[in-house]
Amino acid sequence: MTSLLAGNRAQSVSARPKNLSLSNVLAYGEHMARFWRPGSERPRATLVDDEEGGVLFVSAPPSSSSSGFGHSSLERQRQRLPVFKYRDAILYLVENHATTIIVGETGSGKTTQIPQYLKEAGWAEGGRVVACTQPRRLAVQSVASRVAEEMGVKIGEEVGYTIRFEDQTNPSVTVIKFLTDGVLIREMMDDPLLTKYSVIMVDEAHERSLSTDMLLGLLKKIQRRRPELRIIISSATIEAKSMSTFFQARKKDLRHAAEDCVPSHLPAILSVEGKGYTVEIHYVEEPVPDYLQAAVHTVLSINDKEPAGDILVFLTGQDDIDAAVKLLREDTQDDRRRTSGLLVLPLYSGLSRDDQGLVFAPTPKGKRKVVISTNIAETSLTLEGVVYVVDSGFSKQRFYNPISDIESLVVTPISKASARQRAGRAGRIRPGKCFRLYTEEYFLKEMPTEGIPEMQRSNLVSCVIQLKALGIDNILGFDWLASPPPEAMVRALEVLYSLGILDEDAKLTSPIGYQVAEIPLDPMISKMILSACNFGCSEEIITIAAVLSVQSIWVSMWGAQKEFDEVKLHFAAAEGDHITYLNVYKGFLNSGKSSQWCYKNYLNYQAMKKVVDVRDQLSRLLRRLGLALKSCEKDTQILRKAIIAGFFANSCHLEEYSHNGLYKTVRSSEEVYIHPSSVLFRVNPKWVVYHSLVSTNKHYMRNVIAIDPSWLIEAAPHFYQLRAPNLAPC
DNA sequence: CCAGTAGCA
Repeated sequence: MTSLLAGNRAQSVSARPKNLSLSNVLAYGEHMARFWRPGSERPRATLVDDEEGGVLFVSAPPSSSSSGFGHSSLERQRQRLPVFKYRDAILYLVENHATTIIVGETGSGKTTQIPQYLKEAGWAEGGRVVACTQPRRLAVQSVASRVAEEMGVKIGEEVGYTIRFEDQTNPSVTVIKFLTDGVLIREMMDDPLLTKYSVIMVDEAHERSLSTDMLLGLLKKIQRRRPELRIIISSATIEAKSMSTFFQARKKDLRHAAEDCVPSHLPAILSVEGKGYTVEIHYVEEPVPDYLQAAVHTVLSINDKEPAGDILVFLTGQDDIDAAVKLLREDTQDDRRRTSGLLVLPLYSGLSRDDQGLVFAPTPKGKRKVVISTNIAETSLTLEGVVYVVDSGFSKQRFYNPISDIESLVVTPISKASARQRAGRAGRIRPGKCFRLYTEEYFLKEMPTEGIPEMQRSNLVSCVIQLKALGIDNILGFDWLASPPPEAMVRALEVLYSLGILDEDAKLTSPIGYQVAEIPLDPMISKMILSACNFGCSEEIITIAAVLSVQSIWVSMWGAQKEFDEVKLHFAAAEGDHITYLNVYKGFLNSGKSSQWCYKNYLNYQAMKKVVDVRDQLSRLLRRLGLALKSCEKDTQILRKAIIAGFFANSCHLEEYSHNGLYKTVRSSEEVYIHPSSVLFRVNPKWVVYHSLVSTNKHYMRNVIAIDPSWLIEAAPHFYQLRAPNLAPC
């Protein structure tokens, strides 16, 4: 057990990426407190041309001593942030370049400070707005309130934010606006050129989320029509180079521009150091056969040998994590002396709010906290107090096979960028250590530098419909930051065509296609809702749509499986999960939206509140689209027909003589099973339609309804015409 | 004989 650590070779490595190499020293004046303003003389910086891409680099100026008297402590804190030294350089680059790429790790202060610098320099004057996008809602809210505090204003006035369900802005006074990148894409539907924004900063671009990639592609298009727009891309990794190449204006466009036109079409790159402490990296000498065992041993070993400090372990999923937690807690009982000081806590998104909260509680005196987490702690949540990180080298990732149209969750080796990010989590309060459960040779020679962008491993129907709604007809020719496989694009077009959302020329149909684009949900759900309006069951269907759009309304279970199943029986409907959800929602309303009631019924209260929110928004949206809200009063056949209108492609029939619940999809004869969480698990009706497939060991259908196969032909004759002979009577 | 990486509109 202890040999594992002894076998680790220690190597001192900074967890943060090195600064970009082409550096010159900025010769700075002493007047750090003064702002550089557009139109004034440029800061005395040395700018260097990169021969490869014509990229400009600005190097790190010597650190300045703040003159700081007369400032509030908040102001002094702002000046101590690493990014402060680069204020003039950033403002200069933004003034002179259409696109500026800022490479900076966590703690550099770029997210909170740069929007303020831009405002101070006048970019928010004359009714213009500085925007800053984030991939996550929580980040939008917390960054916005921090900036409002620093500026001494109330949130929703000069500084505001917009996320779904919450618009905390005031159009006449808001000058700095934080929003999710998804919201900004939605805003383009009303204002395609985003005319009110003078600068748009896209933060966390290295995460390469679906909507960030899409936004960057769209912004590049906008830039051609709005030369005065400035774009800042902020990224934690040196992927900057490919971003820079992407944003470089094409030669054709440059011909008309003067050589030294302002702004330059050559993107600028600036590197800002972070505030993280050095993290010592340890590798194993031999590959480990079982990362779960290795992780547990490493934790015990750290507890034995290393001084106080919390431990963060990265595993892949709930299964792994629960198993590891169990092992460590058992060990606590076996061997009181050694591990009695360990407080072992799981962390993943499926946990209830309360359980997630436990990991943020301060560690009791004399205890050492061990948090066993999924990727959620890599980007979404930050744990203070972590000094040791154990990195399994794996995470679960979603992959999409456009041929079979199936998404699967696969345990996948992480990238070097992720490994570095994970290690960095150990260096937030003081120098830390990271124990990698893979060899150094593997890290250096085999681990991929960057992960595969989400765009290249996803189903693209939502993407395609949004681009269509923005009037981009040539999807295959769209200038993507990373092109998705053409098969995936073709598949998305096919699916949208079969739903009647696109016509033969791949144009949005009227009114269905345009209405679907207006609804901020998966197109199959939107189609289901629109059909429900015709069937006269929209009241019920928007409830179902709302439930399907939250993670899971059931509370994640530990031991009480049997009681849980019994409670669920209360609500269970023979027709399937969707109808069951209606019963749950009704019960929730009858209870007066009580959290106690949720607790008793193994329901996630937060999730139920979100269901109510989403449902409200959908009913407002339907009213705006002039569609009727009607109830079908318990006619579950009509309800299921409306569901089928969106999900007819997901039909399956039970294999004859199947004793283990084997189904085959009608479309492609894939072998699938009903997910154990479904109320139809073990009920196994002859014909079913599922909402989604999750593919782990097997293909599991989640959210299933029982149907009559004749409804399929009725709903989608074009889709089932050729297959009709296969639809045996039931 | 049985289970959900993360996240957004």
